[in-house]
Amino acid sequence: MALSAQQILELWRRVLVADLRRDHPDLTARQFALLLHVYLTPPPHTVRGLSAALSLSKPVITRALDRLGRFDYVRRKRDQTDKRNVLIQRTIKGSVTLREFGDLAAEIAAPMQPPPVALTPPR
Amino acid sequence: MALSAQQILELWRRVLVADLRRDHPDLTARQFALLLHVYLTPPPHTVRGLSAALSLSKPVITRALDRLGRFDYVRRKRDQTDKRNVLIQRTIKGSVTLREFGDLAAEIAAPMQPPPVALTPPR
DNA sequence: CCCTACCGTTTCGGATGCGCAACGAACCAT
DNA sequence: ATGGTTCGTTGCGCATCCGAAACGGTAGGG
Repeated sequence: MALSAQQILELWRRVLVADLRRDHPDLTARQFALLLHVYLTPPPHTVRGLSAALSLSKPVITRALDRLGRFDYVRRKRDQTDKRNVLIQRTIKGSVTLREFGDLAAEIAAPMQPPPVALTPPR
Repeated sequence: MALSAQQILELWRRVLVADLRRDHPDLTARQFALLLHVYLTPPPHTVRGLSAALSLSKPVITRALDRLGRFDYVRRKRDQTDKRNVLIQRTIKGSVTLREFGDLAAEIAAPMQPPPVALTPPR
């Protein structure tokens, strides 16, 4: 995946702008990173583990889970083998939402020119 | 740029997670989209124009500019030919910040495998 | 049994964001 | 001049975020 910094910035811009138009809940960068992490890395996921993996404090994780849970993007479940732990589980709605975002981004990436030869066109 | 939805999600995750660790100001998705838009699309940029381009209300643009301006990521300048307008200008610091983000993302994208053949490894 | 360690949550004060509506300043046509 | 239009900003009330510290519940060693 040879992508120049310039290309990625442009891709990022288009995806963000396109995503703004959709009316799903407005997630923080942190919340979105958390959502991606839960769905793209192998379980089990605990608050402590997520806190370490994302370099975020535990309260931040707890609150992000509150919010993601309200939208049914993730679910909490007590670990029955160690009742101190909380296991974060995926949901159908969360999968669908991420899937849509991925498809949107892929559609935007597809028609983009591989190497933008001239960065600064002559004025 | 043939990127699968799966690949982009993974790329997005890694970049977001890596970006969380850096200590720059925590920008909203909207604020970051605005920042990217100002730097990647040709000027001039006005509040009204940005509002239309990003599908955000004018107050949202104004407040985002307040915040971006506080970090010196952008600057406001009255349009002298039509003093109702405000022109949004780029800054050195903003360029550097975006450049760093782009480089970070490019470094993360580089070692990623082009086609992850098996999406769900057998358990 | 305790006592300690660990886990996730909650509380507190303060900062920031939003939508909606109203606002002052600048422009423009008549 | 003057009335209407367009520009960006601000005020209001409410929701949400944050960091730091304290909290209750669970686990595990001695």
